[in-house]
Amino acid sequence: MTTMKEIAQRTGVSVSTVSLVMNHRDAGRIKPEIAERVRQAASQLGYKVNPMAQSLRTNSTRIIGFISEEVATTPYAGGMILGAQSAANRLGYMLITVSIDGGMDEAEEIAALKRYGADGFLYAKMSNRATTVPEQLRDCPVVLADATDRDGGTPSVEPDEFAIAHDATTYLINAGCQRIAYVGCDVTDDTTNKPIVAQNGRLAGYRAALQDAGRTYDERLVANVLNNGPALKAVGELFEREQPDGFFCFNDARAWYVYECAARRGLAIGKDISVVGVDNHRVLAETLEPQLTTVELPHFEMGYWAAVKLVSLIEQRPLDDFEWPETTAPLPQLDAPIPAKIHCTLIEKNSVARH
Amino acid sequence: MTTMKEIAQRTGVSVSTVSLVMNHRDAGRIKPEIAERVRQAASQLGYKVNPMAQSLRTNSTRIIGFISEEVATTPYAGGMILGAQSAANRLGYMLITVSIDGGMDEAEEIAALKRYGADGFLYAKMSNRATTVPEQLRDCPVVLADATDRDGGTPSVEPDEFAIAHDATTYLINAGCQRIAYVGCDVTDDTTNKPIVAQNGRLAGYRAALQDAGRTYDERLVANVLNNGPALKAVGELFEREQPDGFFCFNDARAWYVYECAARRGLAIGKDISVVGVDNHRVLAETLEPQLTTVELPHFEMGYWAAVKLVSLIEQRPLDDFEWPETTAPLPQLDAPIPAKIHCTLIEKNSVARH
DNA sequence: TTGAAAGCGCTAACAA
DNA sequence: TTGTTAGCGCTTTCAA
Repeated sequence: MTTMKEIAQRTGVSVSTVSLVMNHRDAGRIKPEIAERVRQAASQLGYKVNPMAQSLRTNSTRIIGFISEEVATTPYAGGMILGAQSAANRLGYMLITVSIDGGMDEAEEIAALKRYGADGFLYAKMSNRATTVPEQLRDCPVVLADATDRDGGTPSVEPDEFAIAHDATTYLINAGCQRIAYVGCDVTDDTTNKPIVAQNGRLAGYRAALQDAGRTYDERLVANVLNNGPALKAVGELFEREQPDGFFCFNDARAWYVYECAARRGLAIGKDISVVGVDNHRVLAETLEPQLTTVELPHFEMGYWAAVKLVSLIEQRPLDDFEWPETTAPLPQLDAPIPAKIHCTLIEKNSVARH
Repeated sequence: MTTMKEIAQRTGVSVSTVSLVMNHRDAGRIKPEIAERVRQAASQLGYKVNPMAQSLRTNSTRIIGFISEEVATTPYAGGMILGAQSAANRLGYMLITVSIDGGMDEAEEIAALKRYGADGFLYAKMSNRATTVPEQLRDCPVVLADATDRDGGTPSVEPDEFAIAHDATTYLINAGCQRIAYVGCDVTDDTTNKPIVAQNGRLAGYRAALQDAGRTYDERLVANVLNNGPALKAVGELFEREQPDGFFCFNDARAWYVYECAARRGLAIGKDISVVGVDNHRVLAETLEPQLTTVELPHFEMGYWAAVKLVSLIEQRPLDDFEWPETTAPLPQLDAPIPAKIHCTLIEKNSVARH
């Protein structure tokens, strides 16, 4: 690793001069000709700044800690990490990801991250749950991803659950479905004992879309389920009782129950019934392609934008200083997604700041 | 953040003394009484070493870089990360994970990791592919995870593909199946154009288990497939042509095709036919529970052991210095996995060094 | 048995 | 316009 000292020696200047040049703080302070010589030497020697030394001096590491609770257990959460990593790279930051699934001790992990000098933190959940920011993070820059702050004080980037459901339901309406069911998620918030944010928003979007089309919402067409056997049973009953011809499913695990029930009854997807799912898990979405129509959750984008917001917080620069490129997830695109705009919202102090 | 200086002042000793004590190098050099006072002050002030300063001095960061290509696109790869993180924590290391899926530039990411001073690297793939270690990593400690080194010079931790398949097939034999099919994976190595390592090993294990039970291997019972429509079609043909009553599936995506076909033919899993899958994706395994019998891939363990091996390399200590605890993945355990021992192997210089 | 001092690579205030 | 100097928190000789 080349050091500034070596560049200084080679160029015949002092280390401070090199430092100034390498940090682009030479305008008007260093003779352009010298600056140029320094830059040349640097690139010749392949100089890269030593982040350790730099941060020892400046107390800023350009490290972002990414804390997530369900990455290992929720497939395709990876998209969110990828987005955050991508933005961090672009902005000259390093992303350090820690999972606190299972056995991991959250406090311990956060402490380690702090010891390594993280400048700020991304705190990510899955399925947009109400979340309390851990005590240790209270005095640091923090942005939530796919989560909603219980106290409303911390900015968050969330999917636009309402729009997702509205789009999906409208798609089924336009496809000519007469009896559209919603297969939702029965998971409740540990604290409030109310349905998780995503379920709330999607149910509302489903309802609104029906009403916007002049239909009446009928709760008998709604089945909120958990997993496996009981879920399969509930969906089966929905089939028998209501004979829906369209299904909007909370995620693709739920979509699978519909598939299973349809297959057992000899009904063909895309012919006898239509199914739209949200690709929380995406494996099924890929496997069932192209029978399953999908609304893609903008995981990549959420990660990306959350990281950008966090950097704006860290560097105390207004958000508008940053480009918000038309990022696209580098994940395999599904064949037949609903051609909807990306629904993703930055929420700050309880108000939507940027779409 | 408390520094050694503060401890020194409070205790009335010098920083060097504190350093010695904090690094457990005080035996016979520092009066035990003084050492004790230092330790007390340290814990009172909640002293934590500053890794930046430490590594600036020592040229060792206790950072491990985890490079993986398909984490974002393969659900439950997270288990491997979790395992590596868990081992790293235990051994006082920090894991920095970078994904090089999609748009990411591998060389760039590795360079960043090196700049941050990573002491060594974990290089992970999915489904045990033949892999060439990137040039930049040649002169660093590296361990492969769920991958096989093409050149055989780099240690790797891999699933015991043969045993996995042997177990699964034997399970089906013991369950009384007469015609056991293998639904394999048709992906080939980019370079050699041969099937990926996992496919090879599993096919061999399937074959051996049949022969061990005194049966003959019949290649008409084997369908190696890719995805979606064509896969479904191929499995459908297998059903019609051979009428198998047992299926060993390369992963749960493949298991799903069997499910779909069975459902369409009115066959019940666990009654008319038996299915065993490997939980590469696991979402399906969880969703289909408990109908699908599963051989769990030891992702967590591979990550854990790979990290341990890497640390032994970094610190140039023999592997036996480290405990190899009976680690268990903190992931939700499947309900009905095949009660098999964990199949996971450390391969070094083309020979199995540790099971 | 302990401490003083130098230095890892970098930044920043101050001097020249 | 440039260089000198001090110091971030730590480790490590070397001297006492």
